[in-house]
Amino acid sequence: MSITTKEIAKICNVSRGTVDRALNGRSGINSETRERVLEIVRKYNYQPHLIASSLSRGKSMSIGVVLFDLNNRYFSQLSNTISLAARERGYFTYISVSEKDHDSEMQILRNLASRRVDGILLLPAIQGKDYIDFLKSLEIPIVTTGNHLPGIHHVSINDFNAAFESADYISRRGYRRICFICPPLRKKGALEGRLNITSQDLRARGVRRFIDTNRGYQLEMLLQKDYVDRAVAMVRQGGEKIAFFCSSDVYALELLKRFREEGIAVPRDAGLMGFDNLDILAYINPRITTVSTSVEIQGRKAMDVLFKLISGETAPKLCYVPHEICPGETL
Amino acid sequence: MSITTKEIAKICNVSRGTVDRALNGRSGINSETRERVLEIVRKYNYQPHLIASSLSRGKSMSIGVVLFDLNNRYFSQLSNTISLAARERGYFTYISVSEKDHDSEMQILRNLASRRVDGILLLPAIQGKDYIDFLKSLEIPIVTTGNHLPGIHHVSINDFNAAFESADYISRRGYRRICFICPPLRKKGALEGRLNITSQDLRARGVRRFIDTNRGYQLEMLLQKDYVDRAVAMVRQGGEKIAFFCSSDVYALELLKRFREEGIAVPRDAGLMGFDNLDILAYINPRITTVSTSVEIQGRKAMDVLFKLISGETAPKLCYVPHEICPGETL
DNA sequence: GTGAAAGCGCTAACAG
DNA sequence: CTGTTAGCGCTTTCAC
Repeated sequence: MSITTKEIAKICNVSRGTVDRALNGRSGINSETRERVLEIVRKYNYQPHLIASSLSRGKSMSIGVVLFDLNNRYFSQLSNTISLAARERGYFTYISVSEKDHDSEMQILRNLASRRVDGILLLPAIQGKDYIDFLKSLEIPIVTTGNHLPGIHHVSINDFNAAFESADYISRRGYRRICFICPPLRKKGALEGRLNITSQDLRARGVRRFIDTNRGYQLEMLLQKDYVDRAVAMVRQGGEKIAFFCSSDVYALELLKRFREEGIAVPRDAGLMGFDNLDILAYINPRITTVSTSVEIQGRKAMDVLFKLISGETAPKLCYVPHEICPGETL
Repeated sequence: MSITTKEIAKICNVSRGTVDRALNGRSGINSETRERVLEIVRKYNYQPHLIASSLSRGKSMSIGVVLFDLNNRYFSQLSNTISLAARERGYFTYISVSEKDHDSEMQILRNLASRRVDGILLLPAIQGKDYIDFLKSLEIPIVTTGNHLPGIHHVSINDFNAAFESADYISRRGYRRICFICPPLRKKGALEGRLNITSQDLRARGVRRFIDTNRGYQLEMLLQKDYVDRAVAMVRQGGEKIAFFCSSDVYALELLKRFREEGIAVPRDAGLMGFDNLDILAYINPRITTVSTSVEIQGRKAMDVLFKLISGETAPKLCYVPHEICPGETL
C-alpha cells in the first residue's frame, strides 16, 4: 500500500498538519518547508487516500448516474458526456443501470446515498409521490433528465413541443393520416402509473394537440407490442396514405426493417418519422426523418444544473434544451 | 443527514459494537437484542455510511472500469454487463472514459487507486513497459479486455484465430483477393508503439497468416484514413473481385454506406465482412457478414476473473472467450 | 509558521 | 453475550 501523510510527516520531521498544508496548497506554511515536503511526497510516490479524505471532509467528490438502460445508444452517449463533464471538475461518476426495475432503482439510489455521492443524475423509470418523497429524504442534489418528476430539478427536451412540431412537419409533407407508435404507453394503466413514462406521454399529447387544433387530420395510436405486425396490416389495407410517427427511432428502425422484408417501400407506400436522432441512423437507408436535441448539450446542461445545486446555488426547476427536426427521406 | 450507529447505540442503551453486530449479522449477539436494535434502525431509517465503512475495512466495495470509448456500442454493452455483474456481488462501478488520451488514462487510473477501488477492469489504449510497471505499482487487481498487456490478466476473443478463420471463410465464399481494412494500424509506427492496438494488430496478423499458409491468394492492406475513397477506387479499377475484410464493423458500415451512394452493389461488385457483430447490424440491409463473441460472455468472464483476483484466488493470465462467424449477405 | 489533538463513522480485537 | 478501546487516513481547530 501507498505511503500515508503520517509517515511523510515523520520523514520530514514536521507534523501531519504541515504535510496537509503542503499537499492541499493551504496557506500558513513556509515555502521552503512546503518544497521539502513535496519533494518527499514525490520521492515516495504518495497517493492521497480519497476515502479518508471524503470521510473527513464530508464530501466524496463523486456523483451517481442512474440510467434505466445503457444499451440504448442515446443513454450511452449521455453517460459519456456526463462522465467527461464530471471529470473536468474533479468528480468521478458512479454509473448504474436499473433496467427499469423498481426495486433495483431504489436499491441503487440507496447505495449511492450510502456512498455519500455529492449529487445524482437520474433518468427515472419510477414515479409517484412516495418515490419523490424518498428522493427528497436522501437529501442529495438530484437532477433528472428524460422522464420528469414534479418538484425535482429537470433538464430535458420539450417533448410536447417537439412532438407537436413533428406532427406539423408531417402534415406539411402532405399527410392527413398520422399513426403514432409508442409501445411503452400500453403499460400506462396496467402498472397503476408506477412506471415513469412522462417523456413518452408528453410526446403522445403533443401529437394529439396538433390533431385537435387543426382540422382535417386523422390520428391513430399503436401502443401494442405487436405494433410492427399491425403497421404492416394498416399499410396493406390501403386507403389514405399513412405517416407512422414513432416515439423513438428504435421503433422506426424496426418498422423500416420489416417494411423492407414485406416489400413495402418508404415513403412510396407509407411515411415514417422517428424521435431522438440516434447516430446509427447515419448508416440507415433511406435516411429516417427524426427530431431531437444534441445529447451533448443535454448532458452538459444537466451537469451544470447539478453542480450548481451541489455548490449550494439555486437553479431553475425546469430547463429545456433546444430541439430540431432532422429531415430525412422517409416522409 | 442520516442517523449514525453511535446514536442508535445510545437510543438502544447498548454499545456501538453491539449495533455493529446486529447490522452486519455478526455472531455473538442475543437474538432479542438484535431485534430491538434492528427495530430502531428501521424506525430511524438508518443508512450505513459506506465511506466510513470502507476506510475501516480497507475495501471500498467498488470497482473501476476504464474504457477508451463509450460511444462505441460494443463498449457500452460491455459496461452494462459489467455493472450488472458487479452489483450482483454488492460492488458498485466507477465507469470512466479515457478517449484514447494517454494522460487521461493515467489520471483516471491514479484517481481510481486513490479511491481505493478493489479492482479495475481496463480497456487499455496505452502499452509499453513503463505503463505496465505503473499498473503493477498500483497494487490493485487488474483485468484487461480488448487490448492486451503482457503480464496482466486478460480476457478476450482470440483475435488472431478469429481473423484467420474469417479469411478462410472469405476464401471459401470464392474470393481470391482480400483487402484488409484497419485504419488504427496506420498509427503503429508514428507513435512509437505507445498506443495499444494489439487487438487490431492480431487481426491483421491472423489474416496474413492465412494468406501465407495458403497458395493463390492475394492480400492488400488499407490502413489509411481515406480508406473509403481508396476502396471505391479499387472496385472501380476492376480486375479480380475483392472482398473487403474490415477490422471493425464500423468500417464496414462506412464502406457500405459509400458503396450505396456510388452505385456499387454488395456482394455483386465486391464482398464485405466486418468484425464485432454490433447489434445495429440487425437494421442494416444487406446483412453484413461478421465475426464476434457474445459481449455478455466476455463481460461476465472478465468479471469472474477480476473477482477471483480480488478475493485472493489465482486465475489464468490469459482467457479466451469463444467466437463465431456470423454469416450475412455481403460475401 | 507549526504542532497537538479531536473527530469523521465504522470495524475489529480484546476484555469482562 | 456485551462493552471498551484503538484504530483506518485525512482534515481542521486551536494553541503556541
